[in-house]
Amino acid sequence: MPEILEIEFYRRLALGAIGRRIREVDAPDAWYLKGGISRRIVTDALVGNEFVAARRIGKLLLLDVDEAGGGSSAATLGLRFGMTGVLEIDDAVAVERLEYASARRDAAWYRFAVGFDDGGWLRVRDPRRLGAVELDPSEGRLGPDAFALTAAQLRRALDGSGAPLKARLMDQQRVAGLGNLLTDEILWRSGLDPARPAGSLDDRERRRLLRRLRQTLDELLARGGSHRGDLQAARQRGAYCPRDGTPLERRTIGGRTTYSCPVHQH
DNA sequence: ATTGTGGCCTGCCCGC
DNA sequence: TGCGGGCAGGCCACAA
Repeated sequence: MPEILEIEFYRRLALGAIGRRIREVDAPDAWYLKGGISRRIVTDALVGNEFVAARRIGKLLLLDVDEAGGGSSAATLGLRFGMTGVLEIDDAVAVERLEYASARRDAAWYRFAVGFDDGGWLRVRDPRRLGAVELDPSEGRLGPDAFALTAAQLRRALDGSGAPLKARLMDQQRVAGLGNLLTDEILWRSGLDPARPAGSLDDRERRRLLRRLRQTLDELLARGGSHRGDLQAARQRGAYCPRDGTPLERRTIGGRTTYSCPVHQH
């Protein structure tokens, strides 16, 4: 599923949509439009304008819209990809293989599209319809982006909380961008039990967590995605810890299926 | 406020 | 071969 790494790939792909005059909007799935907007409202906000920037906060992709030829930022198109959403631009795909999602390009799965004067298209393909299109999404509701997370911000996200460590890390209002696979991988690499109360980490453990978090994001970005983790291959029933060979534990933590090693994660 | 739970959505995979 | 049930998880509404 798309987590922060995949959305970063989407953002880089979306740079190719900047500066092209928008001719039309195709929003065949009204359900996909969120925040009280309609086809008409999105069309009015985009047509005749152009994208001027592609930003990302956590898993939220933000495309700033402006009048073609300059002016002040008129609106921001927000794209969320849920679990199976894929971004395409001019038939190029940012991520070839999306975990848990089909690679087929069924016409019925195209939920939203922006057509440019030059004949090209920006498209969102999402079989499961868990993604969303918004206008001017409230960016303030998201916590600091995981790529830029500081020690103080991590401390603030965890301290004083009795919730499971994993749940806090996945809370997008505390830290933006981490999903289920990445969080399992980070905690596995950190040697920390996902069920530990978030506030129970001492300074040393929190430093280690931040170091592993950064390392994991950098490494898996270079490898090509959140499904390229060392734990990932073993993320199935009856599998063993790739580090020490112990049978992995499978639990539900924070409402999500969680794999962890009962020996080296404390 | 914090934390937990259920539901949304639908393709896919397994077992019968 | 077809079919039903379980599963996947990002996000949000809701409850305690």
